[in-house]
Amino acid sequence: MLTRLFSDPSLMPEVQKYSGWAGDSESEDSKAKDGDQHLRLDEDDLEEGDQKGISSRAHSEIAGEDEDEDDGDGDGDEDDGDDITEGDMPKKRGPKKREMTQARIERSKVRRQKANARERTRMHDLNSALDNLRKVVPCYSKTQKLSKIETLRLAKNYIWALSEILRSGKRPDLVAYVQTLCKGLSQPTTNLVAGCLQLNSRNFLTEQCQEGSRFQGPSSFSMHPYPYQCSRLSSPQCQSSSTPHPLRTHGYCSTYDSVYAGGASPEYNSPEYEGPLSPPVCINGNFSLKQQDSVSPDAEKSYHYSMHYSALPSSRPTAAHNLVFGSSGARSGVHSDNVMPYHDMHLHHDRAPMYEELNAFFHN
DNA sequence: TAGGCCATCTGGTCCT
DNA sequence: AGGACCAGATGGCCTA
Repeated sequence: MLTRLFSDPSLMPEVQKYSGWAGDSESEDSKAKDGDQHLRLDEDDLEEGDQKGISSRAHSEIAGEDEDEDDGDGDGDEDDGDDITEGDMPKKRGPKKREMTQARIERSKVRRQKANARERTRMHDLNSALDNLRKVVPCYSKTQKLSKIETLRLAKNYIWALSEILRSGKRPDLVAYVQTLCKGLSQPTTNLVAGCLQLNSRNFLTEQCQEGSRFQGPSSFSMHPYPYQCSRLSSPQCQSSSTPHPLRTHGYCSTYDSVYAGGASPEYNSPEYEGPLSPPVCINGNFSLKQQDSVSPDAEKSYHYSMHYSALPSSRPTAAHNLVFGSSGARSGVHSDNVMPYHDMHLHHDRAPMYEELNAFFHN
């Protein structure tokens, strides 16, 4: 019967109403009160002549424990009250409700606590999986993580972009590539991704209007009127910044460059990354964690100011990669609103398997 | 202060 | 029956 009740969509509002009422018990005290609430539900139902709203939880909680609970009140709950009418009172259905004894309350409490613990670990597992995903999407910041939803969106776009590359066998257009990655992302995340990819704003602005994007990415990007320089501390490719900016020393370089630029083969012993390498964890082979774990806070900070990147083609002047990203840009006039703290941004250039495959395409 | 994001608790449902 | 999964509710934290 209960199954039928809950399979009937028309009854769900009632169910939700009651479950909502019985919910929100946080403390031990309130948890203990749950039983009382369920009992009250039943009583109310009796008064209303409608038991369909009784949560199955309430029933199972009460009825289910009747069988093994020896709390003294359990002699024959006779006939489930089927078709019993009491004057104008409605029929009673379902098992009789039992008073929540202290023992039952305790058992219920323990059961709930175990379920909560399981749920916590389940969510922790889910979050750690999400963290792993964050590390293999194009941009990764240790301190300012992408939100869950943005991580999933970016991952989806990334997969799609890579699939498209493999399918077409062509080197994608930078703008189209970025547009694809940023499709459906929030403005801050778009800034982050675009920043990671060192998209030149002018190219972006002009090309996005002209190009029938191969990837059919989003056609509207608001640009941030602030140039972010790729000024890697020790890389000549990224030292061209002449514009003072608090972030200028927080270099980041283009994933796109390292992936798609002709002749750019992955190098793992870049000036910024000289630590021992771990085997790739996945296709992107993120090996940053291992190092992060072993560095002092200062070293870690310094490490985060640098990039995990493979050498850019030396012929590519970074000055041409100045970035102008932003959300409401001219409207807000605040340049750092939607900008990642690039100093801790990690790029994923440690993706030898993928890069080799992609380079094979581009060098043929 | 509002809104976004997150962790946690909770009850319902499904599956083994 | 118990666990996994899910979604709603709630409160905390952070940022614009």
